[in-house]
Amino acid sequence: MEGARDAEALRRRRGGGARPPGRHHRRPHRNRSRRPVSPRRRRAGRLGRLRVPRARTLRARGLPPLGADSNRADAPDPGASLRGGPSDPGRSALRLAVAADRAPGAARVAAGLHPTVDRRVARVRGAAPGGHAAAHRRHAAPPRRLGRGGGMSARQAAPRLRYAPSPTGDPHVGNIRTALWSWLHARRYGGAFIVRIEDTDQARAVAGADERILASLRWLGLDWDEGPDAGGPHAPYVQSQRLPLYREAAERLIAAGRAYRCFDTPEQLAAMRSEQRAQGRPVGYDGRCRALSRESSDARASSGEPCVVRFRMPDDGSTAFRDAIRGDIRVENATLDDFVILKSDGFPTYHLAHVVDDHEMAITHVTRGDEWIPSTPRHVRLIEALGWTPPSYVHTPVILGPDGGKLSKRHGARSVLEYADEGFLPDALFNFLAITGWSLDDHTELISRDELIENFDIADLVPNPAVFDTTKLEWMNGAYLRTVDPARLADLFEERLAQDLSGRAALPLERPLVEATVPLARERIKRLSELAPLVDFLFTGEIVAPEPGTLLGKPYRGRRPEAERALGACCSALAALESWTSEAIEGALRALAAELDERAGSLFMLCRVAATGRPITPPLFETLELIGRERTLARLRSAQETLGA
RNA sequence: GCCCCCAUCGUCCAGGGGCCUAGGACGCCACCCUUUCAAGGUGGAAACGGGGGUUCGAGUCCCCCUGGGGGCACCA
Repeated sequence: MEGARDAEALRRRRGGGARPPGRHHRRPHRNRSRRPVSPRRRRAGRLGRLRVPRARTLRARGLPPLGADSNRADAPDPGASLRGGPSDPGRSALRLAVAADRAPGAARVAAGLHPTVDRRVARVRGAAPGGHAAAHRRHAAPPRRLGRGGGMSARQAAPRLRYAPSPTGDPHVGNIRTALWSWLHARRYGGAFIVRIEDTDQARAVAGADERILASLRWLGLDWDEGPDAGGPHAPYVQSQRLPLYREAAERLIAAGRAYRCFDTPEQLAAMRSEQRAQGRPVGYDGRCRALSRESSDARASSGEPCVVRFRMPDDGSTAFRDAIRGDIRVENATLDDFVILKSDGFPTYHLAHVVDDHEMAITHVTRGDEWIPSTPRHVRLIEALGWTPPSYVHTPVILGPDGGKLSKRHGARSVLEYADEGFLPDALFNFLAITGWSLDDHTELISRDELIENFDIADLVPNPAVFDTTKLEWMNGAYLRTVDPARLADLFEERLAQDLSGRAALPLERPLVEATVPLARERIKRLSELAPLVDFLFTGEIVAPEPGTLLGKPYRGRRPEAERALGACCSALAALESWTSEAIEGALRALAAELDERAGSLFMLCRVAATGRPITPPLFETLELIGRERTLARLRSAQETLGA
């Protein structure tokens, strides 16, 4: 994979080998010799407490997490069937401790607050002969593909993760980051990555959006095993083509008394809400249609009266679920109202549709933005009522704009396709997205896809939201640009230049010239879009003649005649050159500067502006060589005339 | 209003109670290199939000506060 090569090359370039000492990859040795050991410290230490192992450690050993079944007050453990494998959170142990305060007994034990648990921890720790070092995930990483090595828990089936966008526009970077992480996790464990289009909102659907979603995925190099175009065992992968499934589920729930029809009009509901708000009461459906008899409900429905179907939430108790990166989360059922699962147009809501599809498609890890956390208890309850088993939940943190608010157009960057247009490389964006919210260790920034696949686990994501740091992305893109294979880079340059220079340069571009610009330009741009403004004068016939003021610049300000003469001398010297190479040009110009008793830099700048039209360019001599003798002389003479006029 | 989530340099990450005098990266500043601009090199400034606990010892565990974000649709 190209990305792998690039990152490796990058690393070498920065001065490292296999265990590279490059700037971004090695932590400098800290000088510890000066550290005084306080008496206090000496006294302390040695007997650290037994720790509750974290997910990474347990996972690395193929062990199930602690406290798996600990905090369900009144319902079967939602995540039970899918836990015990790689996705399981160690942070849950921490979270359990929180729960321990509210829930008695079991939770307290699971939280590691009970001696028996400490012993269990001790046993777990003792089980690894290597101790700390072996426990470190970098050394104990399970084999990448389950099928081959089997070092991972054999009980764990291959994971199936999905990206389920709704076709309302181009995928946002935050959104695609979740897809990317899901893809990475699936690839790491030899599972499947699935794409499913969630188009149950007819009003918000945007024509062509699904194709752009797939294009975004492709551009980033995220391939899918099953999807709307690829098909698969659970086809179709478009929700609007799966309506009977949802309807059937809704009817089953009605028949079982777990859901009911609701005939309230939107106006009635709005009135109810505003009244609730006015009275300072919790806002939510009050369940007034619960009381409808089955007979009248059926009759009204078959008479064609519009209605929705609502799920009947339990009135009391609480619902808990485990989030793979946050641990266990519990919500009082009283704070959740009876929500709509089937709309009056016959389409399901997200709640019903995703629950049905994720079950039917055997999704093991439900990955989605963390704005879904508050409604996850509804999903758990819905799944339970349907008689199914909940998946693992992974709520990914959001991406914020520089001001800490939602990322929007206002901040410049938004959709994946726009980044492509701006000249970012897919590998760079991929790398950047992958490590905002996750890290390999305390010093690796540049990391290839393959390395990511070998080390990524979705449960290791950080729980906190991240500000999208465009500046760092640009740095990273520049770093990638500087290391991609020159021939490949020439392809990228040619494509981009042809696009940006269309109408200004003859197409196709001269390939040798494009190739020659690669070493000159690659260290000077961060994005492909900066290329044309930097080197357009190499490809266009004419340049805009610089103003005298620009031409003179600082060195020749107020010395217009001298500048004019210098330019003339340059022309003669360059015209006399035997060979038109950067070395010969440099020799001639340096000699001329000495002869004219000018600072070399001053003369160079004069030539630079005269030949290119601008004060910032790639190195002068190489640039003149590429411009060619004829065009160089012509431009120099024209500049000379400008000054003489 | 009710509920949920989050909290280490400006920003992104390290940090599994003593190896923390809190590490890396981007950005910033200085210097070096230098024909401009970059790239590169060296060095520097820069953080545990506050208060209580637990502990011999807390950035790390618990609680409260504060701050930020999100949810409470026939949207996802």
